[in-house]
Amino acid sequence: MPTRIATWNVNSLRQRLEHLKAFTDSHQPDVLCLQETKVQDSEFPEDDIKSMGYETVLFHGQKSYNGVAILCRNSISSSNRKVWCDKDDRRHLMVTLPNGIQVHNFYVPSGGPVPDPEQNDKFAHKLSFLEEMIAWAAEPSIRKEKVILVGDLNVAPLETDVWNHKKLLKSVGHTPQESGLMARLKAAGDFTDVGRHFVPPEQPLYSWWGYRYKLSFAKDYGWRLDHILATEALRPHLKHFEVVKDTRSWEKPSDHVPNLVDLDL
DNA sequence: ATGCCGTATCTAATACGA
Repeated sequence: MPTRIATWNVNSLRQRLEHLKAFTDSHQPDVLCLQETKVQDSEFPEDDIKSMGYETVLFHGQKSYNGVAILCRNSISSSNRKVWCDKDDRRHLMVTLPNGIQVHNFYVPSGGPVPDPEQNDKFAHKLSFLEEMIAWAAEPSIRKEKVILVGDLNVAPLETDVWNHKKLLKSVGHTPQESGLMARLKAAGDFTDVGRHFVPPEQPLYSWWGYRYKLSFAKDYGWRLDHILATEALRPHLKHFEVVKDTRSWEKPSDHVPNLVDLDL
C-alpha cells in the first residue's frame, strides 16, 4: 500500500469541513497538510476531523489569519514546529512518520501588493521567509534525509505555472526574484519538484484561481502556488501525483485545490 | 478589469488574501 500525502489551503477550516469530508472520503490521504485554517487551537474542530478517520490531529493556529494543521490516518513518531522570521504567526508544522519520513507543512507569506521590499513590509517578510527556508533546507538533517516539504508557498516559479507569464511578471508571486528564490530552495534541499516530475513544464499546471474575478476558474486564469517537494532519498519512491481540480467547482470553494503524492514505502 | 470576491472580526467597516 502506498503512502498518500496531500496538501490543501482550505481558506478557513470551519467553513470547509464539508469539503474536507468529501475530499478525504474520495481520495483517502494518509497525511493531509492544511494551511490557512484561520482558527485558534481552542476552537479547532478536532472531533469533526477525528470522525473523518484521522487518529493523529496536530494544529497550530491563531484567530483570523494563517494557521496550519496536519491530519494523520495513523500514529506518528514525533511532531515539531519552528518559528520563522522571529514571528509567532503559525506558518509551519511538521511530523515524523513511523517509516522515518519527515513531512513539513508551510504557509509562506503572500507578500502584499507591491513587489518591492523597500515599499512593502509584507514583500520583505516573504523574501526573508524564503531565505530562511533556503538556509534550513541546506542543513544535512533536511537535505540528506527523507523529507517531504508541502504547502502554499505563494510562488508560481515557472512560465507555465501562471495563466499569462508576460502579463504577470511584475505581480507578487511570479516575479523573477521570487522564482529565483524557489530555484535556490529546490537546489538547497536537493528537492524534486513533484508536480513537475509528473507534469512536464511545457504543460500549464495550476492550484489556485482567485475569487476577485468571478470567471477566473471558468477561464482557467490559474496559478501554481501550492507545491510538493521531495528530497533525493525519496525520489525513487514517487509513484503518482494529482491536482484535485474539481474541488474548485464545488459550492463555496477554497480558492486553492488539493495536491497529492503517492510514495511506495 | 485578479479594480468585480470570500473570510474573519468588537455585526460594521476594515484587514487580508496574491
